[in-house]
Amino acid sequence: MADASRLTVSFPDGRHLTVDRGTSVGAALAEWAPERSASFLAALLNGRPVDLTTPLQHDAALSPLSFADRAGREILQHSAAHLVAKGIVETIPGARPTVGPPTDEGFYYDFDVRPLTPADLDAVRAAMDRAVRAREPYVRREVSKAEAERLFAANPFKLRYISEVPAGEPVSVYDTGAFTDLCRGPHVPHTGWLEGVHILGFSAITPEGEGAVPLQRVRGVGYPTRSELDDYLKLRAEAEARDHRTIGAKQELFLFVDEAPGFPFWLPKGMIVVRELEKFVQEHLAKAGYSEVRTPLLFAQSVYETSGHWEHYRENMFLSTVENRVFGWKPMNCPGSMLLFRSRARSYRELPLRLAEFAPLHRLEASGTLHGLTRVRELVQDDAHIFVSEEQVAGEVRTLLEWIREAFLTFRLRWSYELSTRPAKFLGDPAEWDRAEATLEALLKESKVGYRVSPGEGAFYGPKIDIHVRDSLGRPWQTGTIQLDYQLPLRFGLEYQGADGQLHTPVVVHRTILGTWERFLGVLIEHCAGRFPPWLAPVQVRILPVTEQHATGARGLEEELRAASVRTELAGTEESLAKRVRSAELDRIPYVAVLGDRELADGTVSVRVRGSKGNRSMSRGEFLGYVTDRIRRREFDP
RNA sequence: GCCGCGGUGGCUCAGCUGGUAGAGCGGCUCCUUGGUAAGGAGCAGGCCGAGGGUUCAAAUCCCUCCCGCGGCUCCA
Repeated sequence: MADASRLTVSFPDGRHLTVDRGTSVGAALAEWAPERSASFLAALLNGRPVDLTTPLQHDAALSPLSFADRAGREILQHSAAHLVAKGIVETIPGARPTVGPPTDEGFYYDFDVRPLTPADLDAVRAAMDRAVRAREPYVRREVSKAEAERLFAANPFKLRYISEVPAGEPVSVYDTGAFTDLCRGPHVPHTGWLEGVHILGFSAITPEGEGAVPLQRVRGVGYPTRSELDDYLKLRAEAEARDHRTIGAKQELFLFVDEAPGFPFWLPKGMIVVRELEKFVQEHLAKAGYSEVRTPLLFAQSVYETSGHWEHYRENMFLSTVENRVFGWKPMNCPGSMLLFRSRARSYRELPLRLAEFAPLHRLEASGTLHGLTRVRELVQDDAHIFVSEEQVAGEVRTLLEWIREAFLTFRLRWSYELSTRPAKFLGDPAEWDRAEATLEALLKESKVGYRVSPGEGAFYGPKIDIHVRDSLGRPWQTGTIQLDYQLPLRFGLEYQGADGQLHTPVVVHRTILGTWERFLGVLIEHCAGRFPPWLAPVQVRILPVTEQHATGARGLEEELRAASVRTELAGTEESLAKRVRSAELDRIPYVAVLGDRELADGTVSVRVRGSKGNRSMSRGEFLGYVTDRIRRREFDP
């Protein structure tokens, strides 16, 4: 018997409830799951996100959203953005809100307003706190377009969004106290949900489009409670403490000076790590059939005209004029490899010809983009160019994807794949691009890895698969890359003689695995907080004689370790043992060997492993075997 | 490159409503020879990013430049 004043609501667990028409979503959910309903901040009504205050008019499927759900989290972030907008509008006369979406980390809101100052933010925070304490409801109103245009007459940005709402659809606005914002919604029920909202900072942004005025972006994060925010802030502070720029300076790995912005100095300890990374890659090259070459650092302009760099990359190149000729510092190794390949007749028997090159590259990166080791102007890639026949492309790329996996697993890094397709500025034939893109995508599918497609982000000469890793603050950085290139071989007129006696044009695969020593190390330092795996550690063992009387015995151990190519340091005895143990830990030394009366008497060492409290006694031979084995196997932990 | 914010001993930072520099860590010296995350004392070290300006007087206020930081844009 259907009762027009009642309707049926179904829930995710399969249960049904009959409620009065007009019952709010929140009330229905509370009836369904009273013990959990306090965590519900919005809901999905027939799959569509809605406010808890939404009245039910028809039979419906309802499922709750809480902060633990991605969609729920985004709703809270978006409500937090509104709260910031409210604070800005209340404290800065004439400020005009534009958009305030959630992001991966939190949210931002862009304003058309005079440049902000830290003092502005203090005032905004105070206004936000007041609103949170007042627990002001988010009240949805649906208004006509005309009404919306009247409400936002002073805000050209909102007027534009209103004009973009399809005809016939209602325009919704949300009132929070005296503040009204144009918004699709939904929102958390009231501002009391936002006690864990925190403004991270502000900056100017340049919106796209000509004549666009710079806007001020306020970024923040939101949590339902203060304590969850505190947990986040604690994690963030720990992440900041892993900043490779700080650790690199403290550990004396690298150095930057004002007179060479973006050009790193490798200090002795950093150089050790770079060389170890290089060895790691070299070992693979030897097994995988590569030859290493070195081509010039500078080429005359004409080479770059041939390669296309002059047209597509010149603004990123350092140029030098010598004897009235313009020379460009190479930003990539490819032109040199092309010239090398072309230098004599080539046979199909030589393919795949794998030429590796670890040469310094120079790129004129815009000053505002430089960032420690992760964005520099002089860099060395673990680069190679692989000349293949068309049929060999897939096999090579497949092998490379396997090697990338193996390499990144060694460092326990988390990485992701991105397929970048034809950009606006490109060389060659679109059909060829499509084919190359399809090849790469098929290989990604085949290797069963997740990947993202970035339309238009390919290199000007071909599509690519990029590998991204994130720094401690979650910012993504591109490291490895696999790029298919059908263009440079044509432009340089490369040919090889096939089995059929005809001349063919090879395809070139440009690829790096770790990317560049600079960026890779920057990310790796943050990943391990400077606690390098033993095989990379600049100092692998530090020997601490208990007193000066044990120094001679300690020197004997030092010699044994050094003879086994273990990087070893012998500490002095000026400081207390406890102090020296502490220093070794702070210096991130993987193994500390303490030698005193006991050890010298029975030929043992007292070994302390980085990151663990206690110490254990080993014979010298055991210790030597243990350390060299961990190093040889490139174990991640000591 | 764009916008904002910064730049003080090797490092981290205080001083910055103008009166001409401080701390901790680190370094050096001396005492202590200590058994697994800081033993004690003393000393040295800065033309306060650079250049102009305002002022009797500038680390402090103003301007320009350089470098850095956070975003934006762009890329390994």
